[in-house]
Amino acid sequence: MTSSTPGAFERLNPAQRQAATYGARGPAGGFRAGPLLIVAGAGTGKTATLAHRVAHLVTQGVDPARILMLTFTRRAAQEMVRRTEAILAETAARAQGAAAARALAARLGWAGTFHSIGNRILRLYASSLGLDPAFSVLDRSDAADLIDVLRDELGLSRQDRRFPRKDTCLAIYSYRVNTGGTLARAIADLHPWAADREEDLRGLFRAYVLRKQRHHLLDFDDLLLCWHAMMQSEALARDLGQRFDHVLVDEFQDTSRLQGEILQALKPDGAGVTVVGDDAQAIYSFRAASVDNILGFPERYQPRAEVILLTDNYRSTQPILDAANALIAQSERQHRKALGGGRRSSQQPWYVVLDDAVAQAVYVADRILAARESGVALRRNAVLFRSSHHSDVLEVELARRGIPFVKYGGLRFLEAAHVKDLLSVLRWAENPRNAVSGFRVLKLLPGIGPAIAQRALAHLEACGHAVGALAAFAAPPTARTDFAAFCAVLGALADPQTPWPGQVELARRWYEPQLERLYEASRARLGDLEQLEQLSTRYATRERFLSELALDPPAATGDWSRHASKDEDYVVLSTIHSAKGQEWDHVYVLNVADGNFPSEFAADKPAAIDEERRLLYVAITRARNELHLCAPLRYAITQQPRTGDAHVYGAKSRFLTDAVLACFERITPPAPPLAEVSAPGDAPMVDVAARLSALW
DNA sequence: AGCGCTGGCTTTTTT
DNA sequence: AGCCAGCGCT
Repeated sequence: MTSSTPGAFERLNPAQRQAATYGARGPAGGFRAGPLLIVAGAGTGKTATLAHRVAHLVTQGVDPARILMLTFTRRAAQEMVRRTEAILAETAARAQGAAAARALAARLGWAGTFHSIGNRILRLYASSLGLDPAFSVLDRSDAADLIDVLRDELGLSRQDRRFPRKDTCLAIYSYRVNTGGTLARAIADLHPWAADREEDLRGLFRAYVLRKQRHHLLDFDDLLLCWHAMMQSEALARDLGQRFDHVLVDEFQDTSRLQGEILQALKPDGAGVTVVGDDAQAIYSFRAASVDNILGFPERYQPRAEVILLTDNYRSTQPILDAANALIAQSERQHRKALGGGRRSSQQPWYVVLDDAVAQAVYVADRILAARESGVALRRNAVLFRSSHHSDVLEVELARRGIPFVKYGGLRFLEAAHVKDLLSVLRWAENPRNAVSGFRVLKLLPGIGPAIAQRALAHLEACGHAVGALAAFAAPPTARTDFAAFCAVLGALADPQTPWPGQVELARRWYEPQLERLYEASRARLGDLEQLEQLSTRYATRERFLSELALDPPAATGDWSRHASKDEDYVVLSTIHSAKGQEWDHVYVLNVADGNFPSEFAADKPAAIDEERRLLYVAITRARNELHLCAPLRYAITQQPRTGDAHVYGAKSRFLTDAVLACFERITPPAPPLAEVSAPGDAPMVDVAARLSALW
């Protein structure tokens, strides 16, 4: 330890400290560090180490505004900044005073996902790139809608044989772009059955790219692609690279090849580059994540990058780590490393064999309530699952018992039709060329369908996208009044003189009657729109609101309303993907049975099976004190009508070999009494006696 | 021609 | 809860 490394760093173990302080002051006075790879196992204090590293850089004189932090989610970025601030408050404050420390922390502005940082950089350099700085960001469903329109225009949807649906097309497109491979490869990896549609898909994607360019639209991939393209210009790459002295990348195992190349171009010699990750937790190959980025990182530089391993686990009990180690030992291709140093405990994790999904839900709810009795707050419990709908039965059970919960992953607030409707109005006003939004909005008007909407958009384009000209479009007589009213609203929103505060309300006022006409349960949906309006007040401009919302939507249903009352207690329900990087005292993993876990979609692909195993590994290593793997013997099959009750008998998950099961205590809780699992509490009571007497 | 309703079918995971 | 095809109505 140097004398300039103050007290906060004594909490770190030697490996963490080495990682946090790696580098030295150069002759010119700046703090220099060659490329550094930190391989951090689950629960080994990765975030703490990174935060200490950033704090160390700052106390060594690096300007916080010249530190770029790339993380996987914006939440992770905020967490990093928060913890760095806390350490700075301790260290920098001692040397320079509290006010100076706060001023330094406030300059930590460049932290976010590759996509959100890309968004900022592209707007910054728009004029050098031939981009309109007011481009719109298409979120995934917008992009899929555009694909759908083009698929129709090209006549691909009306063919004898079925053409891949819009989401499938977009997935193939995105995978290809992110892997940098051929289209044939992308199709083969994702949807081999569509192999013979390669030429049609190519034509579709060509049209997709042209249309986006014509309308000044960038989808998620474009934020990376354009950034990547920008980095091919030596001058621009140098200019951008010189803005940052240090670049830190979190969750590096889940970055794509495209992202890896951007990083490489940003700092070709690796100066100031720190990446952190764990190949055992790579779970995003479907999104074209490339484990090669982390495995090949050291050799990419001359001399090789420094590698520091963190294996001391501070999160879990050792029996939980034993189970995790036994599981991951089955993987063939990996950096062998075992997690150690866990807290002592004589309690093994549980392997819970249950009759069916209902018994599983009852078990989890029982245990959570029992834990609360003994003082474990609800929010220290998490229930994790492979796919979003696995928690359906549990959600009903929790609601029935009045146990509050928040669910992460799965259907998002922003994907709800009514939220997209309202946002589309604002997006169209922001960028009148945004035909995706315009198309969606126009179809909301009674009497206007796809054909008329298309014509109205063509009219608008012919008028040079002047919003005022839309009113001159000859709408069909049945739609005329509503159309005129809408044009007035759009005109007001698009007028630069109209202040941003109040715009969401204006749009909502117009939209509410449409909502009531179009949706059955408009009550609940109305509440969502009010939340949206509430949220919009936190953003300074419409552009910020729209693009940040697309890039960083609220992660959980109910997330926004909770924001106000942070101390409220609730159980966390989450997909395992969304649980990454987090930890809880008690963790329940649902449906650990073959077919669900591993997913049936991974069936005959060894690489996919490996990834499923890592996914289970991620789930297990979220647990601090208690871990329950739940294995229902019987579960409802997925492909059937909602009311169907067809079941299959699930085989034991292939991951639970004898060696793994030896790390668990197997229990078979008694079946719950029938009364406990009867009708959900919200179901209306049926007064049987009254019915019977009414017959007469 | 084109709007809008109905009913059957389908959903891994996410920036 | 949405997507998509099919169909009746304007």
